[in-house]
Amino acid sequence: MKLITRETDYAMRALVYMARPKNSLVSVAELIKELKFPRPFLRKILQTLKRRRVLKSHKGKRGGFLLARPPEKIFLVDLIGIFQGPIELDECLFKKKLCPDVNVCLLRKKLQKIEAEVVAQLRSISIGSLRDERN
Amino acid sequence: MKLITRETDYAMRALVYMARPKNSLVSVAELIKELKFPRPFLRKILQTLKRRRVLKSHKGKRGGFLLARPPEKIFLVDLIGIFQGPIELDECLFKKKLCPDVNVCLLRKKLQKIEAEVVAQLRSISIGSLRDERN
DNA sequence: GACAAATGATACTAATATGGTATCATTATA
DNA sequence: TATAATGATACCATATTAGTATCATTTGTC
Ligand code: FES
Ligand code: FES
Repeated sequence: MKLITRETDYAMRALVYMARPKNSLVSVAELIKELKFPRPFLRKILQTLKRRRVLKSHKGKRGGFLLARPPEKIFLVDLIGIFQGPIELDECLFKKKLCPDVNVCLLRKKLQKIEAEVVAQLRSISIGSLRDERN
Repeated sequence: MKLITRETDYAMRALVYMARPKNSLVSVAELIKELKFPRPFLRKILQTLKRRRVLKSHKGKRGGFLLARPPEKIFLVDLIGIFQGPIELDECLFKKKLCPDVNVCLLRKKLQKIEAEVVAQLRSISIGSLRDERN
């Protein structure tokens, strides 16, 4: 079972790389040179991040991407939300069918608790913190 | 993102249904009558549980399945292990490639912590506890 | 002993999610 | 105006999940 997919992971690492004091434009060419990700896949990922306002972009020659906000304010949980959908560990697989009572269901309550903890932990991980502790 | 798949969920509910004081044989016919799961799918699931020693079975006419141990000793985390493989939220997606140093990686440490918490919570959920709090 | 009702074993199929490519349009700069 | 970049979008490949189908084996009942 995976908590983060490859897409999320690529996104995260690209963002860590881009989290420079200067916050200048970084092109896909530069990123893949450094990170060795498949180019078109990374392109798609960055375009998604742009659409979701995590990155800004500049088109045309000498264009590229840059962070839309400080790396301390970009959290892993945001990236998971973008690439894997919202975390809903407690979602009931039975919905309308045989589900006894969603509000009373013990299993659901337990899973909700787990989810809350996971999200809290994930919120403590920012691109900034990951960059700072890179070795 | 799902913590438990449908297979795990079906297994869990079937086990809760079977967790009766008497622990007598229950046939697939009875289970699907009560739980409305797809018959061949449930059959496969129960056979897996048998193989993994969560259930015992009795073949032939009037046969069926019964719990191999008390419901208080069957945990959700066991079922996840059987149907979804071991929980490895912290698995590195880069392995040999660009992975800097598995032992130092901050992300990995954080994910390990999350995983430990999730597993601990999951261990507190047994078939017995789920049955007792059913409404 | 024959039949029926159950599980055992196993192979196959369908649907969905994930990982990744390919192509062409648009824009900015030199 | 050529070039180097992103924008948009459609497509393809692989893995996982969900489910079916079939036949063999066992066992209780008449
Ligand atoms: S069965 Fe639906 S919330 Fe528990
Ligand atoms: S990159 Fe491999 S453990 Fe962090």
